[in-house]
Amino acid sequence: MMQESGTETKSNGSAIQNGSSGGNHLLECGSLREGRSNGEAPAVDVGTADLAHVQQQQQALQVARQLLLHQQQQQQVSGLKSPKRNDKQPALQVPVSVAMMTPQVITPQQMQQILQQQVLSPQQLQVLLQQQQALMLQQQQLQEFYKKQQEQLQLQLLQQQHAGKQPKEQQVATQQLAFQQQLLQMQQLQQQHLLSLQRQGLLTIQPGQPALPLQPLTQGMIPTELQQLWKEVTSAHTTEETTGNNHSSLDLTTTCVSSSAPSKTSLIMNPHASTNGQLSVHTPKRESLSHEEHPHSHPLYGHGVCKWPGCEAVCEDFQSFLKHLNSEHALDDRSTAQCRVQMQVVQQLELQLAKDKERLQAMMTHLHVKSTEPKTAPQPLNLVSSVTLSKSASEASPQSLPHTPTTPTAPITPVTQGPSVITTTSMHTVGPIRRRYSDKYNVPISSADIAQNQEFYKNAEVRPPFTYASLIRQAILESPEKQLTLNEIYNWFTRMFAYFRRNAATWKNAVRHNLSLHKCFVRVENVKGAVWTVDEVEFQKRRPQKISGNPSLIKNMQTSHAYCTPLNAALQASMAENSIPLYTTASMGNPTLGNLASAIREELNGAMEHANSNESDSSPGRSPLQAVHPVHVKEEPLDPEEAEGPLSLVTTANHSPDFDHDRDYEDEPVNEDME
DNA sequence: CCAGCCGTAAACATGA
DNA sequence: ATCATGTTTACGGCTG
Repeated sequence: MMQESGTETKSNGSAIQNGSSGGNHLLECGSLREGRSNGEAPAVDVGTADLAHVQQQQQALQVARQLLLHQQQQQQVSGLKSPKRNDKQPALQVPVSVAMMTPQVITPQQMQQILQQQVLSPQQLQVLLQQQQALMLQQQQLQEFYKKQQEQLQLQLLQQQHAGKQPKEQQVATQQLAFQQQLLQMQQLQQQHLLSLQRQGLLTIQPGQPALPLQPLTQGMIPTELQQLWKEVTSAHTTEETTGNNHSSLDLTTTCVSSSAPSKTSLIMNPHASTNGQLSVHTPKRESLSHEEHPHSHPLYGHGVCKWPGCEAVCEDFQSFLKHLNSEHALDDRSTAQCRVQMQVVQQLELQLAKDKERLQAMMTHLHVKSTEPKTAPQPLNLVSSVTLSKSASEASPQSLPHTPTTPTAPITPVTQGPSVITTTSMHTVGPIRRRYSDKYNVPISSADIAQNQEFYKNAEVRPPFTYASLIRQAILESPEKQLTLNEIYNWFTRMFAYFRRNAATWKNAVRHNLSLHKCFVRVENVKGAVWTVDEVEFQKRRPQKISGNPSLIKNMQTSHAYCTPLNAALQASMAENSIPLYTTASMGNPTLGNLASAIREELNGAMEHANSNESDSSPGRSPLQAVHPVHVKEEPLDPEEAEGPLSLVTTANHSPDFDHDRDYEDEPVNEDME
């Protein structure tokens, strides 16, 4: 091609230019680089706690992965890890108890920064997003539960009222105890919820989302009020014990309730209650007397252990727990203080959460609006079916969520398989991963990840961890004709990645640069102008370099060089030999990991092809994968090319239209263009 | 430390 | 003259 000979030409002209441009370059590099300053946050000032938080997530990911690996491989994994990025994780692991008490909060900005830095892999992010959705559900459940609690509370009080004959002292005591427990329960629930939210580091509020129980609960629990509450509770307690004064307990209730009442309240004082301290819950179901017994589940009790912060005393049964609760966590200064602390923590978290929610909402709104902005109508490659992809991805996510909320890696449950397989497959052809952001051996991000996070990349301005070359190739291969004009490539970029909706000059230049630079991109003159195609052979040629560090692997491949041989075995062996544990695991059945395996295999094929560069098997545009493919368990095609013909649908499915105009086609199942 | 890859910037050429 | 498209060179960062 031109490039080959072009290198020597134009040396004189550029020599001069370079003299000056070089100088400029130095200056500008030193000062500011727009692309970076936007995308990759400056020296992130995320607090240690934040980091720890993120790293906890990462750790969970790692742990989950490792669980799936052979021991030997585990060791290799850690050995392979880039010491820079990952080695701090263990040290920063935060014990849950600490995490609970530490108001660690990540602001949306920080989150974005983290995202930009690829501290979290897209996969992890996806999982996080999914978890948020699960949390939504959880919130609703909490709300329900909260209502129930209130009903029960009311019920108890009513019962006491009716049984007004019992000695006042006893009545008051019971009432107070009940109240205490309710309070604790609510508090604990709230806290748990918040913590879980907070641990996610993210919280999305969907437009339609109701304003959740959080508010009523929280707003009634301002530290000062709490203090007051406890004061009164304590005094009531004492008074009651000594004098049996009914009114103190009334005051207590009143205080508690009224403190929360002014703000939004689901709880208010029932006027009639003044005589006996009855609580009235202003909920629709207020009047309904459900006779549900208090379940033996207590927020402070679980798995035979007292969950009072810092306690963890073992209680064999619920009764003993109650005993323990009343004896060890009675109304004393200590408990009060602990409770106060807890409340403050919760309150802080809530405040922060509210803020972050708002920001996040604004961000999302902003992005969405942006996305709807008319873009230069790109020639619809095979966008039609893309819808399918996005849809499936979003549908699948909630389901997978509950399964492994904290283990990003494992999230791959068969459930998600259906749709995501398609998605995954297609994108997964993206190929090389930008090592800069994620070492594939460390944090394997495959196209599968992209596919799964397609929506994410479309809407979040996060730089995709793929090289320009890979992306360009992907764009071209996704097109029906396997060829695109430069402008169409641009459009693909902007369509698929929010990140590329900014700094157009920069990345467009990079695209052009890559097109020209890499032999794998072939310019074909056309009637209308010129289009770009991919020379797959060339593309594969350059890939082996990535695994060049694994000579044994290549060797292994050469040895087993019949592609059709049980590749699984060969792969696994070689992988084991070359510290690529994930692939092995992947090929063993984990769907998601399977995708990774595919990605890897693709790379391996590249390597193989490189090693046996003149092998007859490899015809242009067709990687050895084809041969390999059948051998592999029900794995999706690695390459789009493989998907040609009947499989083209699969490939196509991947293209998701994104945010804009393309949406209209969303319901179209497939793209008939493909043939 | 070195080589290679990658991204970025920029100069320049060419054609519409 | 302007813009889109291509080509080429240079340089810094990262990784193995």
